[in-house]
Amino acid sequence: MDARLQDLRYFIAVAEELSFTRAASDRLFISQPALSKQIRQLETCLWVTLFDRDRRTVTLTAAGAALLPRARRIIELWEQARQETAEASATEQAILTVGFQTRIGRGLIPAVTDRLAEDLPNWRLLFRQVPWSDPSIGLAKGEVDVAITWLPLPRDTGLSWRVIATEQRWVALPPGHRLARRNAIPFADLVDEPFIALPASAGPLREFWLAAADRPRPATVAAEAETAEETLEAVAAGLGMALLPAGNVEIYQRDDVVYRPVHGLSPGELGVAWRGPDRRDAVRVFVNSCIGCFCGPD
Amino acid sequence: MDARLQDLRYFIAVAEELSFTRAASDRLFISQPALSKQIRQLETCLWVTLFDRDRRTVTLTAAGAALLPRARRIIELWEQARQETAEASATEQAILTVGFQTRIGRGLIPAVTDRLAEDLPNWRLLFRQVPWSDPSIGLAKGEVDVAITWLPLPRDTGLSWRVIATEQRWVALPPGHRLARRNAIPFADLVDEPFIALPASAGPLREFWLAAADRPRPATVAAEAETAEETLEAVAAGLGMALLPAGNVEIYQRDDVVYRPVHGLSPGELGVAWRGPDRRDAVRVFVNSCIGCFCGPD
DNA sequence: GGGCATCCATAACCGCAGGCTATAAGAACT
DNA sequence: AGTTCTTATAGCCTGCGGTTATGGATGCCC
Repeated sequence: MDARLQDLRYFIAVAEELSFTRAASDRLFISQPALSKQIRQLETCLWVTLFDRDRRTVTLTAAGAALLPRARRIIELWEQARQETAEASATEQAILTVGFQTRIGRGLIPAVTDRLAEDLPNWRLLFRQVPWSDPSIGLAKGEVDVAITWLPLPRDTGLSWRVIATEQRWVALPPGHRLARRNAIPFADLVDEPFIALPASAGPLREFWLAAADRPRPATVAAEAETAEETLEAVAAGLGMALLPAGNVEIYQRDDVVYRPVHGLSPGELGVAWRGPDRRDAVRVFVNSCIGCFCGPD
Repeated sequence: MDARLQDLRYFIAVAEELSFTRAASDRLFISQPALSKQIRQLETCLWVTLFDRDRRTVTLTAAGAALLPRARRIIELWEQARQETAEASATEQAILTVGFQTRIGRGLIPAVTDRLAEDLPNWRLLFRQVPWSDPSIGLAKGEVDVAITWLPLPRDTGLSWRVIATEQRWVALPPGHRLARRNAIPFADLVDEPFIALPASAGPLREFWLAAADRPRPATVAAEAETAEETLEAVAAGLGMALLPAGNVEIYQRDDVVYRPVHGLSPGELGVAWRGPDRRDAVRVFVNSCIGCFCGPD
């Protein structure tokens, strides 16, 4: 059972005032019993108690403290959604949703934004992060219109793609690792090391970032991670190492992980993908912009 | 008037199926008229039409396309909030909300997270970005418990702080600018250039990043920006230049902006701030962790 | 072209949720 | 002990979110 957005506002008001009476009369302009009832209902809907009421004072429980910042964020996003929806309605602006998994960087976003401002003046880009567990990067479910992703994509899913950049693969190591003293590492020296892998649900990308094709025997998978941050956290903790594209080294710079180039591996290919049957102009222009960014002026 | 979260689910279902009948019977298990009525109500609540119904087919309007990804995000956050609230309730985990304005970087987050895992095992950190327009970084309104911010803070607002790092100020320029050929630039050479400023509502930080104290006459403000990305966008577009701390150069690397050190300016101070009267252990430990990260092992 | 199927809108109806007022009950302070 | 402040409970009513039944427009098929 879902709550109403209003209930979240009620909750926030009580959490900030730490008083049902004051929140009800001063901020929400409803009666105190009504507010008590709604909060109680929110609590039963979430199966937790949000406030400790000891007859005189009200305090947040751990659950309440956990919900508060998230409730604020949801309300904030809702306000934003209302506003931008009204705006889109007024200007008839269309939205192209771009999926990505790890941070893109490489100056791609501003460059593409600029190009699209010329070619598709009333389209706006909206970026949406998709977990590795969706190998179609949200394209299959229609959550995004186009996606920036590392190849390969799963086959026979009706997805089309073009390569927009090619980069050597590097490896992420904990700073104390013996191999971290080397400037560059042949992949042969890594085949017996434990690796942090993408989840199995990530499809062919899991094999690619384990470099399964270049191994004499299956990789030792020390842990699986759902996000890039999780992966690096695991690397920093010394659980294992992980491959990543050269361009991400700069993006994910941190002082508890070091990065070294690996040779003897085929490079990684960054691509732009879309649903094959989707022949909209905006999609075509977006794809061409992505390609032009790297194959053009450089 | 607020919608219910359920209405957003209804909207998403119709937007994905592009059919009221199918969405109602196959996915939502309600009657089609009920669904039509709810969508209509959502439309009147937002003052826009979300779907074009031409008697036979249903298509998204521009407003609908704008709302769709945002509605998905809100639902996603809600699911997450439910889950993490339940989790916090089960483990009695407490939450310390950390406010920030620009990206923090510098390895601070993982380092502090590690230290807190030892000293406060059942506290978790939650990060929350706050716009420049709030000079108290959300502390005043209670939106955050502690904040990582550049100094100075506004005076007489009951905020306490400690310095955790000191960095030279650099300047961001468009790559074609005549000063971009220099390796380092005396601030005296910049006083007559147009600058991108923080909004007036940002309080004393606006003056600090304009280096108002080091100018013989008031700065020329070419534009105001609400976020770091907006600032760099304006710099890339050639509207003006902007100062930033040395450590942010790496974080905000992009190929349409170049960064150069500036000499003749006092350095910027990165601080950790909290509400003076807030004497909770967790706050004290967090503050000490931040300080220790830079003044400790390095 | 007429009949049929499909799909959305409208109408009429019903039960419960969300609001109200009035009041009870516990805690702290005088 | 009495006063005051605060939350909880009880009972009531309106309106909203659901239902079924039906109408009207469009496309398809024979």
